[in-house]
Amino acid sequence: MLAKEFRIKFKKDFDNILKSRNKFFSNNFSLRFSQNNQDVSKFSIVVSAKISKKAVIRNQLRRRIFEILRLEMSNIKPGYSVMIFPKLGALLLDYQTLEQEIFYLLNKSRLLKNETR
RNA sequence: UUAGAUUGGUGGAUGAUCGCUUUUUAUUUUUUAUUAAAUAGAGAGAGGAAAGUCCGAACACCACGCUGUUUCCAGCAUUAAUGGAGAAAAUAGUUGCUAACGGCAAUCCUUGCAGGGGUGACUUUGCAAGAGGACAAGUGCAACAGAAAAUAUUCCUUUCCGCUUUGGCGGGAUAAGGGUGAAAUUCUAAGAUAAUUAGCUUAGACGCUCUGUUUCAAAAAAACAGAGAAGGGGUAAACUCUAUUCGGUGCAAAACCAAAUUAGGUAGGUUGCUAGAGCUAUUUAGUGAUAAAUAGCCAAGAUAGAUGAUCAUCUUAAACAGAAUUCGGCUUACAGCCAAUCUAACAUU
RNA sequence: GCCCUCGUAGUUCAACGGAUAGAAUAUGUGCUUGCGGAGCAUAGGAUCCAGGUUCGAUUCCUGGCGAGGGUA
Repeated sequence: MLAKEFRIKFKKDFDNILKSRNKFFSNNFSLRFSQNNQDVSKFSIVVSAKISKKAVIRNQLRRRIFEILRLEMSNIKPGYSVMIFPKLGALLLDYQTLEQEIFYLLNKSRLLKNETR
């Protein structure tokens, strides 16, 4: 789990992200972000009830993604607010492939400091 | 011993690396302020159902002059004040427990299953289930079949009289038997009748209502006795009647502080927010639910939402599954293990 | 979090508590046509699940499951 300062807190921030046009997609995720004028990047993960009706499964998926982001934190550019939406297929993935997809998405949206093309 | 059913309990462990929320200690920096921040250490961190949101309460606010009972009509006017009527909804054997409940306990009754007794109707014991007031106040409903399904009344059989072309026809009597259906008018005796006989008359039994006595922890039921009324099929998860209960909104309630921007009280923040109808143990009272006393204990509190991720080992990704104001229930989901009871099979004595 | 509504053929809808659950459309087969379409005939196909009340339940009651909507 990420610490409080790296999580998006206010409704205003969510609205800003949803208004912005920065959208990127992979097979099992979609990602949206906008710039904020702060020193750190902030994250939020939204798991819809459509993905699973059970709260345990949704929580597990959310925690795994947060864990991946935490380990990548030093490599991410500061000053952005990012939302990640898993799709239905993300339930079937194991931890390794989740990690690869998240890394691919961040790279594609140019949020990483060391870009690899 | 094995298998199954029911009830109760439990609801992965250990280690490594990296984290999150919260409480607290130390050090450093900082502030008008023990204010705020950083680093390090220590402690705590989902459930038996946290779920469904099906009931009940606590608590908060809103509406209401007061009492009765937070509906209505009258009543009362702060040393005050009781009569009548009743919409919608909910509940329903009886007694008790509880803050309260549609929950729980005990018990009665009914139904089902099993064993014993009996030719049999039935009776008795055990277990299980039951939304279990009233159809003897009124109204409605009952396909098909059947004569007839409720102000109705002979299809067949039986029997008497008349007629007869001996095939039957007409008019009575008859509820003993048959047949239909899920269901067919409570039972008995006497009279009326040529005779037998549901309807008519009289008397009684069963059942109903009320009263008394016995039994019982208590009440109901039951048994016995007395009185009364009426004429008695089913159905109220049909209308309805009887008795009882009942204001509305839900912690995103609500209170406080408070930018941009004077106000309003918006953004945002703090409180509400975890010491409680609390948990554990013992004793006492009670058939029991439960209550009382004594002793000990403090056990998540997040806020777009912490309680985790990866790896290894054990015995297998352990089953169902994630607190959101808080409790009491109900319902639904649930692998493995442990205990008790019951059932079946096998083995031994 | 709280509140409300609805589940019937593949689809859109019917059906007083009475039993063969109906209609349109779609699907299959046949007829028609040189072939196809249209048309005609015919066949199969459903009450979300589990209990209960009742002689009898799509209908009444209870509990699940699923779908949709509202509100802050």
